[in-house]
Amino acid sequence: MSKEAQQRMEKIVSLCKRRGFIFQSSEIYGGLNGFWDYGPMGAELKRNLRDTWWQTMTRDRDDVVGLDASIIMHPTVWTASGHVDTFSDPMSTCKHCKKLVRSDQWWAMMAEQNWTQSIAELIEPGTNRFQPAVLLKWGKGKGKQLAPNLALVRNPDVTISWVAEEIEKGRGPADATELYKFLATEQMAITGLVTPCPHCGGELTAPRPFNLMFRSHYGPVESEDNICYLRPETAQAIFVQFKNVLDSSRVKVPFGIAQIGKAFRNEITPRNYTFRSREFEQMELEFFIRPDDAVCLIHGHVEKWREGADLSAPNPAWGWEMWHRYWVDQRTKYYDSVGLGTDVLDYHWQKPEELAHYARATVDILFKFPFGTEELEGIAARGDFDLSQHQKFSGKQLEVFDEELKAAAEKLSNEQKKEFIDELFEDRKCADTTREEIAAYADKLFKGFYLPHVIEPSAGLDRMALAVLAAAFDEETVTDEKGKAETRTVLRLHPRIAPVKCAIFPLLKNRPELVAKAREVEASLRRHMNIFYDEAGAIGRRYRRQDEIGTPFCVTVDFDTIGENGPEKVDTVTLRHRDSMQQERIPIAELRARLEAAIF
RNA sequence: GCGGGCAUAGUUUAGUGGUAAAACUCCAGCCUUCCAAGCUGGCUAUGAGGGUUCGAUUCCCUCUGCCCGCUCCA
Repeated sequence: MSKEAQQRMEKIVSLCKRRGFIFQSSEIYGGLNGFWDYGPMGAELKRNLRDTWWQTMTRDRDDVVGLDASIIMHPTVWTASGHVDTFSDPMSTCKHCKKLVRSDQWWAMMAEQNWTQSIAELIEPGTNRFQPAVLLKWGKGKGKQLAPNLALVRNPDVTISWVAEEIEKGRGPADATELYKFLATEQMAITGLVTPCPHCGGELTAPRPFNLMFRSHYGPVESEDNICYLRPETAQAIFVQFKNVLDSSRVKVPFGIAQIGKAFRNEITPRNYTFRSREFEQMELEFFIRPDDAVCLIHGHVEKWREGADLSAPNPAWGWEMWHRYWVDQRTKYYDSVGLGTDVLDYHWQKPEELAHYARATVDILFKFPFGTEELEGIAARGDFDLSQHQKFSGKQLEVFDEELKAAAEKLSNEQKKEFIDELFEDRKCADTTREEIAAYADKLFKGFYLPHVIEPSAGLDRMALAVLAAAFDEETVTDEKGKAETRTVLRLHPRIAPVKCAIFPLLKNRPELVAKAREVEASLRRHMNIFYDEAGAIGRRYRRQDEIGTPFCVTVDFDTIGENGPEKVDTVTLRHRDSMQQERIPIAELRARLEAAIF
């Protein structure tokens, strides 16, 4: 992070605390790493963001419904989803270079290292046999650069002699993996062979479990039988309740289920302010679509993505690629509507090797934070992975019945059906699937049944709140009439999401007529939007205070309002705009409509 | 979890082995006819715990938190 970026970040953090956006959790007790609280302004901001997401994703559409599931679910949910396995990776630390190594990736990392490849060249191909003198020479020469902390390098003679001794006694390395462990061990100790650090050859500690899920127990007695987890993502509840929603909501594929809620992860390193927290809020949509094979049966073809394709409205013939692109487009429009335009966003199309095991394609929408360009939302095409896992683990049928599909299939001759199966088999040849499996799957399709595939736009609410704050933060130099320059700090938040929509001031507080009129204006607006009344200090100071919390409008009641300067201006007020600091005079009667037009 | 740096008021910064200083902010009052004006008064700090000492904010240890790097990020 550059120095300027760091200073900018510090100013944002400071403003957030000073003005009541974000506080450290449990601050008076010294704080708690990875947890944050939202103050009065932050609570409003977050609520506004949450509301705009919900409005856009569910209420504005007729094909998405909502869900609000419990945070703690049946523990098997997390076995089915794969979280129990992937969230508890054992890790080792190198005693010499202090780097962390995931145990399950150790061998893969080893294979990529220069020093292991260099040793491999000295071994008789296909065996573990080697000339001790050759390795000795390597340890005293080349190895010094490549693996400085390997036993073979630090103490070549001793290491080689005991390894040779072991081999003589028939207790030598059984395979390549073990060979490297032998070469990393100076003397056989009670603890056994040393596992070398892939980076430097040094000694790795024994693997220690890393539990990335928060664990608890349901019921008052703690035992192995009632372990449960705080959900690490909200998505799984949607899959788990998929059938109930389908049966109770009269929705038909394609349709989506949206959910906003807290999720918990024991992050190894919570960093960058609220960006990576251990407790955070997600806004997720699971949008269920027909598998491409079903689309093909119904429409005779599948519309695939091509550059410049029309994404404005869903088309029944769309395949998953089109739906994926469609949601990327929808989400981009949403971000723009809350003030995050493509100038501050970035996109990362994950490469095949980066994809999670369940994903066919993933796009990350990133925001240019001061501390780096980081992920706000991931939009994954997940296939039917989750539903099929839950179907398998729960033993419950989660397939949907599609009337249109059945009708389309009924029109096919047996010959056409066989052709369809042949084509499927041809397509999946590399996918390790037997012809019987393909035929069974096709048979279900012909009867109108399938597991829907899913497109998952998954956004982080806290990250988004931080992003809009970072994007809105601005300092500008303003010069007063006397020529004195000073810095104006202003949050240029989109009016839709600003915590306070409008502040109401009497020009002076020691004139009861002004105060009374301002209170009247306040009362007329309070029911319709979040407003703030202030009469303390000079008017300019009050404006600047509102600038700092991003209030888009200020209304001032002055002597014109109460008729002191003639009848034509009675009941008009000044409306002051945050970004331009321009003022205009408008009748109180028009105030509400003017504000609402800008805010909603 | 590892390594390095840091910790004094809301913020930014002084300072000391012997009563902790200032500016801005904030609050109250006065004043004030539109952009952080002025005057008066006020609140608020040595991150927590232990040790050395007659006495520790200062020296030592432990913990916590923050920043940077490693690592992780479905």
